[in-house]
Amino acid sequence: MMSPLTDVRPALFFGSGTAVASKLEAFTRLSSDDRAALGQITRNFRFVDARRDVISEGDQPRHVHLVLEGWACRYKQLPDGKRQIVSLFVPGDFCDVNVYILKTMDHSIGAISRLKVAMITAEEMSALTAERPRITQALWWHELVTAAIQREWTLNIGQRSAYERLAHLLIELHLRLNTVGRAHHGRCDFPLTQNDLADATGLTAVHVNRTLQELRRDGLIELERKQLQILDMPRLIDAAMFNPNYLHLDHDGQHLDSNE
Amino acid sequence: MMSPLTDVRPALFFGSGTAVASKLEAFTRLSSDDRAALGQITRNFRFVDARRDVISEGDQPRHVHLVLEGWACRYKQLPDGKRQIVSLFVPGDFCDVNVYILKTMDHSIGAISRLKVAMITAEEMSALTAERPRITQALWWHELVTAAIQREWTLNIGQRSAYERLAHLLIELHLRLNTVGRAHHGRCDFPLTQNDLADATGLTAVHVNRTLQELRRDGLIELERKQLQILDMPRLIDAAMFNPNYLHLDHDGQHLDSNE
DNA sequence: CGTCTGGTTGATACGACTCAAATTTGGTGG
DNA sequence: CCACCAAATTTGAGTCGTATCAACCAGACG
Repeated sequence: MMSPLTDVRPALFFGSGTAVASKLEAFTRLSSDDRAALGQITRNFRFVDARRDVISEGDQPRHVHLVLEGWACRYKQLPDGKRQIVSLFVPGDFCDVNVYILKTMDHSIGAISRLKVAMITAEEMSALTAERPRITQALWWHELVTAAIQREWTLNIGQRSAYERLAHLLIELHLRLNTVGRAHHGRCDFPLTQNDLADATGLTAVHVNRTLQELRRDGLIELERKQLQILDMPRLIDAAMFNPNYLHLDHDGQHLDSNE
Repeated sequence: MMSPLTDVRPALFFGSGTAVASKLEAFTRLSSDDRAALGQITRNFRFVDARRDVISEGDQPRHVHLVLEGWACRYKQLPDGKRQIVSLFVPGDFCDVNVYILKTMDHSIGAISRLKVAMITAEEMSALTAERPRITQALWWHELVTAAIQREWTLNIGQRSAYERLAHLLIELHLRLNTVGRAHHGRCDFPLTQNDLADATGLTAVHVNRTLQELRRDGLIELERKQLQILDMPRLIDAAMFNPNYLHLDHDGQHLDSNE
């Protein structure tokens, strides 16, 4: 199933279903039936223009969304107009398995860049989990990792300086993109504006600007034209006090493999 | 099943199993069988002294923990010694349904006050979910609300001022305690030190101290001897820009009731 | 070519941090 | 019941990181 070519850009080669599969395979091996089932679930999709909401605070959630292409964010807004991006979604990310249990959305999901999202019904989800235990496990893992990322963001905003905070975010995104085959040689798409970065890190856009300049001056990154290049990962990791353990990318699932 | 007395202090009256039931019943009605099942799962417990870890970062998670009495926190520590409390647990809260899927803990759970925690095995959890669909639904709700709280904390730390931030935290905790029958007439136990509050809000203890004094001066709260008294809830809610929607306490589950 | 969005720069202000010490509280043992 | 100690709270003075406000610039787009 693996060719030299897929090793370079598997996502392009297999089409848009692959980001999810890549992501879930960071946890556990999937059979070709599993992968086919993911392909099935992905057939009902739509496009959302950049800067538009996929779903808004107060709406009733009807589907699980799955990002196929592009970036999205979860954000919350305060009555005084302040806005916090509380999470980012890259290809392969689910937005809340099981949301439809809740009556209303307590936050909005917005497209950062033009977005291709699958819309999955509750019925499709329960069919999937009923028939494919491997995927069910992997979805649980996905939810646990999502929660862990949210906690790391709390730590990031609560305790790290602006410099460390931005460094940390850049590394995290690079790593997440890497696991779905969207980053190579320290380089990846990076559609966030400095304004988005500000909203995600709890800083102002002006300060983000100056801090990015510092990161560039220190030879750690390049960032322009929506492309991020990490120049010195070890030093960046050090500067950010980055510990990848919270992403649980160490194939945890394998200790459950013996059961099947 | 309800007597005038239980209306005042149900937790004391029914014993320690009740906090969970109260919490889950904020989402859906439970049958007496459901409640009995929760009682079963609660039989294996232990005590943890204040300021000790229940489980530490790096450990392998073996049980789901359920707080029966006392308060606990989830925290993460940075190599430079900084510490962030990323969540708080009060009676009735589960610490990560399904953690045992992961190989290692990416954070620690520590006791704030002396703690009584139930230890639930993976087998007990799957037996419970297999037999009690109502509880399974309610556990999903619990997980979604936990995630929503984490997002709200991100917003809180990222966008609110020290004054708003503390006000917000006090309201949230009061409300959560209220749903498990641990708050009455604006009053509740509050075992957090100012140091804990600092670690939870991303402020320093000195600044927490001064900010609490402001809240007192403004006639919004009293806080001493580990007791919190909210004096003017409407004004406090206003000051904190508090919107309770993220706690999903509006009995969302009832729109699923018709299925059974 | 004008307009717009996103990025950059400079000057100034302020909220929260730091450091250091004093005071109060709560628990413990004589 | 009081003396003692450690932990928690409070106070003061000085500093710093980040915010604010206001221009200005560059490239993308219609």
